[in-house]
Amino acid sequence: MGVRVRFCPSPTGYLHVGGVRTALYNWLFARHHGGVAVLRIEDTDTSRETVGAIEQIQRSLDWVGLDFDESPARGGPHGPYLQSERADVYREVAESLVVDGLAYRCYQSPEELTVAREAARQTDDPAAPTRAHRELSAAAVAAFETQGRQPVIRLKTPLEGATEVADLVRGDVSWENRLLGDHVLLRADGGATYQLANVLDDLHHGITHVIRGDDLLPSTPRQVLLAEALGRAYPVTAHLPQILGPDRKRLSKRHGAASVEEFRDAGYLPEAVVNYLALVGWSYDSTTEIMSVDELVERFTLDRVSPSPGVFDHVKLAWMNGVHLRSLEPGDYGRRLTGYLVERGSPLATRDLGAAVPLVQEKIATLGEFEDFAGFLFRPVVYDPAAWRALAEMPAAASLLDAASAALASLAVLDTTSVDGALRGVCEAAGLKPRVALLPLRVAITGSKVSPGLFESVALLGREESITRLHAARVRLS
RNA sequence: GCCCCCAUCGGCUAGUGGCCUAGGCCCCCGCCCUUUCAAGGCGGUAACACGGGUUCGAAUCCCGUUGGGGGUACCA
Repeated sequence: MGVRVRFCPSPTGYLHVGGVRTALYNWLFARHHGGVAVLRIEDTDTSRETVGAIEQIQRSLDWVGLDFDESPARGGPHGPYLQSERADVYREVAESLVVDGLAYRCYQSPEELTVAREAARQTDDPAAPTRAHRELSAAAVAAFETQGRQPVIRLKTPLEGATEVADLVRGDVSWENRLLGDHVLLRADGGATYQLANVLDDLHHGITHVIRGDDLLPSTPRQVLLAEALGRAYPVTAHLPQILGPDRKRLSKRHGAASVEEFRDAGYLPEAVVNYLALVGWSYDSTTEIMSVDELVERFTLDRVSPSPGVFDHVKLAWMNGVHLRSLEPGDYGRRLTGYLVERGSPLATRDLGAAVPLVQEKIATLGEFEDFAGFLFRPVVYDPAAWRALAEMPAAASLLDAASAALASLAVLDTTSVDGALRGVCEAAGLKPRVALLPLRVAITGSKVSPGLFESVALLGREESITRLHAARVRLS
């Protein structure tokens, strides 16, 4: 059978970059091997569920282009892909494990358990409290039942030996079984825990490789043992290193882990996000960094995944986004830009941006910078305070503005080349270097000290509008 | 407390015993180009956590220490 992997988020909120990275590695692995990628929603804990989370996760995945072959939305031959629809199966399996003597009912109240745990903490058998009801007499069971206690079902974890896992990223890892404790499979309310549902679904979905964050590494032996109790083999695992925040703490929603949608909204390209994320925890060789999705699919292998955690670097992502943006063919760039502005509800969305593309493509790192950077081409100038101050403080500003107006007015043909010549002439006549003399003109035309090329901008704005702006600045000056 | 994982420049990483006077990219700092800013080009600062082994030889293997992270739930 071919490779089958799954990405199984719980619907507790948006998908942050760490989640996307996990989804990406699963997807790349599946595509690389011509296998199948499954999206499964782990919603066994309804109390933690967030409204709309499933849709939001799907939307994020769609945006980055990770098309899972089987999912709640698409269906598939191994459905359902929503754990809430398999509740009966989980319960039946748990019951049958009890019948087979591999699991048992435990009547301890959460409070009793907490107290016992605290007491056992310092002993050499801290897991003992979980086994308190492992060998209950019939009389004791009857007594608890009479009290109306609702039992949970726990797995009988072996008391001796060790459970070993040959992880594709970590190598061999092993745990002493006696320290594992008897974990809960079925809650008192009859609902399955993650430990039960996750394993049953992986088996049900025919998963061959479990690729997930290494925060789940400690739960692996329990899952292996459960699979064994069911007479099945647990899939091969690959535990990915954590993505850390700038504080070197695990990236979590609690301390501002970015949702992928934030990157979309800020004007990042999905292929840049994918490219960057692929490189946090994986590398192709010592020099290759910029890669298309197809190249990633072709090159991705788990043996090149690093075991050590990495810090998410927004600055490098922005740089990489700029690289991808610059490599776009101008027509495509224009379409993406328009698409982005439409999405954002920008008033510029309806304008013809085509001519502005060459002026901005080399400059901005995210589409989100477009309005600030090139907005002056499409609407009245807004002077940046600092820029205006620089203009105002320049003694020659007034005469330069006048000279520039005159020079543009006298041009037979107004294009980038002729504007270049005319304005350089103005600088020369004033006896100033272009970099100095062009400043007030730039501020008058663009409103900023930072802008696309001045000559190109003037050519694009046209003679009338350019002269109007020069005049306006001149008037405002006096 | 106990269990597990991790450990190369500020960040992402290459490196699987000799090719390493440790390479690439981002950031930072110079210089060049130049109509500002970017982009681009050139150059630079900067790392094998520490201590023991193993070996002719260790960033690479082993042990310990330290540091960081995760787990220890009727969350996932």
